[in-house]
Amino acid sequence: MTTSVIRTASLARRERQKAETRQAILDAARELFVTEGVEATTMRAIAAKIGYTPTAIYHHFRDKDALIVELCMADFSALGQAMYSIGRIENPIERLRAMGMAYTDFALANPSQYRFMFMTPLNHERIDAQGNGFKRPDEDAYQFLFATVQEGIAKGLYRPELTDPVELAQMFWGGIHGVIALWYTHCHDPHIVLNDPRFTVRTMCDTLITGAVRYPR
Amino acid sequence: MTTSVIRTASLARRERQKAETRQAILDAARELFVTEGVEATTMRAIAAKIGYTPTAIYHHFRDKDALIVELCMADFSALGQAMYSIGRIENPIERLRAMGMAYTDFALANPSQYRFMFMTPLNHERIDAQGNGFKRPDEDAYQFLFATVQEGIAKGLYRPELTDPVELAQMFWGGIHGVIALWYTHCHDPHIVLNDPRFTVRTMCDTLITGAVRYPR
DNA sequence: GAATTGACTTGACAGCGTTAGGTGAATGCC
DNA sequence: GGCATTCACCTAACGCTGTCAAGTCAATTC
Repeated sequence: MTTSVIRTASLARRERQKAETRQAILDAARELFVTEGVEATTMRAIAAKIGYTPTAIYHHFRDKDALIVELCMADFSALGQAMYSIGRIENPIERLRAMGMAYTDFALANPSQYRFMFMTPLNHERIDAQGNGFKRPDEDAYQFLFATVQEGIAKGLYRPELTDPVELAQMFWGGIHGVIALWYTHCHDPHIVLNDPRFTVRTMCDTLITGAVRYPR
Repeated sequence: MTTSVIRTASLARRERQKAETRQAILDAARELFVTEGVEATTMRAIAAKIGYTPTAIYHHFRDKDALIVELCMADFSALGQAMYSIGRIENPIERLRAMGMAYTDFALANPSQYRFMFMTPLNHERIDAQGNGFKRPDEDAYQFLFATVQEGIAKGLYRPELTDPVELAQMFWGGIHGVIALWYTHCHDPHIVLNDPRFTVRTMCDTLITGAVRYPR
């Protein structure tokens, strides 16, 4: 009895310590990824930041990609949360508009994460290669968008020629993503002046909706 | 007289040979960048492909970034050419639509180049850091877009609230770029099904124009 | 015919992600 | 209480990368 209590208690403590180290690695990696960039961050730098040797990280993560993917999955969940947090707006057109702005707020509030999530080539292959289950949290956000578009079609809110929810969803997502992506690639470009992406996304949403709905205004 | 002829002739041959080697490096690098990816291509691989040692490349290019930038600048010129090649369409709205499709054709015909030009973070900083003059050829394509949008505003073709050419240009560019960028990041994603980006860009152009012009239809 | 140029090579450097094998304290078991 | 085991972490190294100082050697110059 007593021994088993001690056993489980000490076992729990050991696992808690291991989890703490694991979390310390994740925290250090996150900060370095944000400040230095993902590619520029070395395993040695992450380890040094928390007072371990580089090889210690390999006891908690298979390789650097696994570390990246773990952080990225958390970001996709956060984006899904941000999407859901706008609540249930009855009109699917207005819900779409709110989703666009919530997506933009997330993208601009988490630059490093957003760039890594949607602007890093081969990123999704990397995630799938790690085989972290079959369901990815970013599907949630996409399904939310898709369902909203589909509902609008079903209710006859869009122009009659716009019948494909895949195309509409890709258009809305792409439109907003493109404005944000251009901002991130060109905001420090002295040759091309860009407006605040928040304003441009607002105009994008308004223009797309005006152009896509059956009865504008 | 004769000596100076010989001198200039041999000097010319030497320079021609050097230029040939330089071009061989560029060709080998281009092919490897396209097939293997920019990051995965090593200086050693480029050198081996043309039968030189890696250090030979450093006699023609300051470093790997300079090699990348040289190829990238050529791609920006090609994009500018593709834009100009659509010719002078009188109606600035229809010219905008044609530019969108020409841009998309270029982006889909040159995947590796496009991804490197507009989807690689820090790419423009890299170009400017190399200090290849002050004028970049990609400004041409942007100026072409900007002028077309500005002309439409001046002619009163857009809705009265759309008065900022910077915002309109960024919206059109971003909208098309976003569809292409999503295609490139997700076309091999088994979880999210996307349509042919050419169709989606067409819908994007139509919807944006319908939503932005003063008198739709 | 000696001196000079310059395209290219040799051999190395520091740093990267990663791994085989070892250490030593905490734990399990008699 | 004492031996065996576990395992989080370390030491030392591997092969790889971009890059460079110094050397080679044929073509050119004077």
